[in-house]
Amino acid sequence: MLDRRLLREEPEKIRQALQKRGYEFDLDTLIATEAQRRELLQNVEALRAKRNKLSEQIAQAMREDSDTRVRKVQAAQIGEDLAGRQQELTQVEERFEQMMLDLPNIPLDEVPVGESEQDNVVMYEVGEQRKFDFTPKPHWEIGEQLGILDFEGAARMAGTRFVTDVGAGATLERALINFMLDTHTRKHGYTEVFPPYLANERSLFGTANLPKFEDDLFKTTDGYYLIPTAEVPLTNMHQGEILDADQLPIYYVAYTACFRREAGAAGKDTRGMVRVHQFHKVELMKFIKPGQGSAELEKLVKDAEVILQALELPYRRTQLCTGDMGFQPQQTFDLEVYCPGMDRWLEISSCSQYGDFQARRCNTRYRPQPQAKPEFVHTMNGSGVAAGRTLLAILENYQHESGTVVVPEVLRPYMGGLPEILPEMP
RNA sequence: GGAGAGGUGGCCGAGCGGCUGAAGGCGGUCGCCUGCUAAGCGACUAUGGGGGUAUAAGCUCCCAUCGAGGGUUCGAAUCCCUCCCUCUCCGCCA
Repeated sequence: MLDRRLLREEPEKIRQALQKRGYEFDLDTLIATEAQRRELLQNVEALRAKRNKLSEQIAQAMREDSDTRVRKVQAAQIGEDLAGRQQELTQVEERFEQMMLDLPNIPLDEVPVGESEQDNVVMYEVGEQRKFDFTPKPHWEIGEQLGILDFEGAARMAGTRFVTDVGAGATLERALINFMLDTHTRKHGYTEVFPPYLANERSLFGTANLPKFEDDLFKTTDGYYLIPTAEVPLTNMHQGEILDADQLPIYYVAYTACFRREAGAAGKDTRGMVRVHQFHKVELMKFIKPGQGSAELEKLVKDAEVILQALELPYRRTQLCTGDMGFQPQQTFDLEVYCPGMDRWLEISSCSQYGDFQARRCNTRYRPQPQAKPEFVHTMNGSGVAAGRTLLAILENYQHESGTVVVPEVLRPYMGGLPEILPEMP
C-alpha cells in the first residue's frame, strides 16, 4: 500500500508509475474519493466536537444540580445528524481503502521501462554451460528412469501438477534444503525460522497476495490460506510491532513448502516439476531501515548466488522491467539456471525490495531514535533458492548418457557420501 | 470439544458511566548532582487522522483509538451482545 499523502502531494509520481507498469487504474477517481473522504471527515469531526462539548456541559450542570434537559435534547439531535454523516463517511472510506489496496508499488527510477518479459535485462551470466556429446534429457525422463521422481503416483494420490520424490530423489531434495539453510545461517548471518504453512487472511493482505490474487491461493474450509511462499509468514512476523532501531536489520531464512493454485497457467509447463501446486523453497527475508534497500538487496541476491555457485550450476541474473514486475515490488532481480534437458533458462530465485509497501500493510514500524516517532521499516525477500527447481536443474546438468546423475560435491556430505545416483537406488 | 480466567501505553499494572488519553511502576531521553561507578533529584516520554499557522522542523486546535466489531446513553476503558486471541483445568491427539 502506498502512503495516502502521496496522492495529494505527488499524484504525478503515481500516474507515471502506473504508466511505466502499463497498469490500468482509475487514479482520478481515487483522488476524488480521497478529497470527498476528507471533506466528510471534517464534517463528522465538527459535529462530534460539538456534541462532546455539550456532554461536558451536561456533566458540569449535573455536578451543580441544575437542569440538563434542554442540552440533552440538543445533544441527541446532533447525534442523529452525526449518525447519517458517519454512515456516508464509512462508505466513502471503504471505497477509498479498497482502491488503495489495488494500487501497485512505484518502481525505482533505475528499473528498466518495458512491457513484458522480452524487455527484462540480462545483467550477467556465471558458469559454463556443460557440453554434452549426446542429447540431454529433460528431468522428467531422467527422474522416472532412475525411479526418483514419481509423477503418476503423485497424480493418483493428489492430482496433476504434483510430484513425489522417491528414494535418492527425496534425499537429494532434503540435502539441498539442508545445505541452503546451513549456508545462509552459518555463513550469511540469517536466523532460521520454521513457520506455519497456513496463514490467516490478514497476513495475506499484509504481503498483498490479497485482495488481488486470491485465485492463486488455496483456501481451507476454516478460512485459512496455504502459504504460496514463506514470504507470507516471515513478512508478518512483526505485524503491528514497533521495533527498536538496534534490532535492525533482521535477516530471516525459512524452509517451507509453498502452495499455488496456478489457476492462470493452464497448459503451461504441464510436464515435469517446473510448475507444481506444492513445491519446496528456502526463502530469505530482511527487515531493514529505510535507505539501505538497494545495498541490502544486492547482498541478498549474492547470498542466493552463492548456492548456485557452490552447486556449479550455470546461471544468469536478470533485472525485471516495469511491465514484468509484480504488483508489490519496487525492484526485482531474478536468477535463472540453464537447464539443458529442456533447453531453457529457468527462474530459480526472485529477489525483490518493497520499500514500505508491505510494512505499511503489516503495520511494522521501528523507532529511529528512542524518543522519535515510529517509521515504517522496509522489507525485501528472495528465494535462496527454490529446492524443487534446483533438483530439476541438477538432474539435467549432471546427467550422464547412461541415465545416471552425479551428485554435486557440496551435497555429498548431506547424502551419506553418495557420489552418483544410479537406477533403482533405495 | 467442555469449564473457568483474562486481553489497558515500549513493558508491567490500576481504573469498572462524566476534566481518565488514562494513577503508579519499569524502561527510555534530557538536565542537575557526582572524583569514577552506583544511587539521588527534576522535566519529558502512546498512535493514527484532520484543520490552522509555518512549510526544514516547530507551534496550535479538533477527532479517533484501552483485543475487533456492533448496541445502550447527552456521554463508554467502564454496562450489554457477537467475534478473535491468550492463559489454567478436563477431554482428545502426532
